[in-house]
Amino acid sequence: MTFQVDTHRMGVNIASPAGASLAGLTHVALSVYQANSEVYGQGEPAGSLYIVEFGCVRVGRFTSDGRRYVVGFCFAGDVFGWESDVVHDFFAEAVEISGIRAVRPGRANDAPAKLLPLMLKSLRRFEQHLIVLRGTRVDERLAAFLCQLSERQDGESLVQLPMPRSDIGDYLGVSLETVSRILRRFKDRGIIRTPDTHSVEILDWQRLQNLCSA
Amino acid sequence: MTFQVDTHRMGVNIASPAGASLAGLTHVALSVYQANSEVYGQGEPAGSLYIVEFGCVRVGRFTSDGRRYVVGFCFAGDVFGWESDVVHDFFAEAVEISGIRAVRPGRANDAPAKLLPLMLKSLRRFEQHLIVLRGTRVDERLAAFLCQLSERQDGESLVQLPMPRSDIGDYLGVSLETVSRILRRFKDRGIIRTPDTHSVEILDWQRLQNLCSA
DNA sequence: CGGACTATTGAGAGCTTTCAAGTTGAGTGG
DNA sequence: CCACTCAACTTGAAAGCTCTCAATAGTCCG
Repeated sequence: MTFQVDTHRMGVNIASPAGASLAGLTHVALSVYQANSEVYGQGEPAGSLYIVEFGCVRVGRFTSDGRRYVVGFCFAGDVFGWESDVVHDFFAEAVEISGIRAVRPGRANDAPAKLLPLMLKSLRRFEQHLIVLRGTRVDERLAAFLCQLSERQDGESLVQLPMPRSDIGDYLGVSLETVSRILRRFKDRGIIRTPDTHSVEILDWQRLQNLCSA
Repeated sequence: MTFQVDTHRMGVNIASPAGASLAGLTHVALSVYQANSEVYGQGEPAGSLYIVEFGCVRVGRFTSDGRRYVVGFCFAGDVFGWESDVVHDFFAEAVEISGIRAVRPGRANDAPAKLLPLMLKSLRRFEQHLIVLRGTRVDERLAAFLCQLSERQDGESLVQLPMPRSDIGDYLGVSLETVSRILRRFKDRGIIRTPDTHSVEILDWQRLQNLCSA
């Protein structure tokens, strides 16, 4: 079986130290996940790290009352899986067809030295999420989300949104309807354009960043 | 980047107490900070870690439009100030009179190995804040905040709140007036009692945790 | 061409914010 | 010890947002 590699997206983070660092300390196995398939489930035993080769992964969690929230999206070059102890407190699912390498940290002495920068990168993602969620109004949150997404996609004005609105809502802490409404408001104000449901073109960086105010 | 490490719970695990980890890689100097004095400012050069001996520290940040947000509170045993950049993106201030040790990471080869578990702890702390902020309604956020604070204070029912309402509001992403109002609502429902402004006694754990639903 | 899923849009209800008083409490000087 | 002063906290009312529920449109498959 063969699969098509989306080299367009791989370019995004290929320059990051992720690949090089991991080479020194891992046994690697590449798997391809179909859209909406599970990488690991909430409650399953943990132990590996995962690095995204291409595609997009959502990491999230269900609350005791059944609501869902998404703590992050991972694109090519991003590492996930350390948000857990012995058991996964979170789930991870492919948003679209994605290639993911499972990584077992080796016993080598220099393993921590190689993991450290990767973890710092993950901390950065968490920090950015905090900044997004801290926005009082939803348009701030969505604006910050779009800016960060663009930043992670080489600063392109045409931002890919592979995930459904419900994922975005669960990431931003608002309802999916509100996500849709705010996007419309941005469109009406000429800040963005939506060629299709899963892409957003940023037309007015100035006003978008004014909304972020991070 | 700044984050906090919850070493409070590490005391349980004799195998890797925080003190020992830090002892291996630090030069230590104790300073006492008066209430509302600055440990470091946003924009200042970074380079040290700090461990709280006693008191309480708030770590936060100002947005470009002048609003403030608080990313965390540090109590005795917590570590903060671990900057990945050359410059502090955050500020740190003593909430009340506090004793703080400045820690310079050494050049030893095993430094990364000692820092790694601390970073993992910091990831956990970030997750907790995310969980708090993700709550849609404010009573969820405040309930989660009180539960986590109690957990960090040996599970006592009488929780100390050394920080002003404005700090809590900036941490939870709501106005200080709303913090006050929600506290009143909890009091009226018999969930908590407030012996004085800076302490809260949890009377009904069941209902408080139902509100969290994390 | 259906059928199922996702996205958009609308209307009323419920919450939170902002602005603006009051009230309490800690610290200071008489 | 008491009154004064300032800052923090509480409370109220109106305005603005977001949520929920519900209906309509759009899209991707078979």
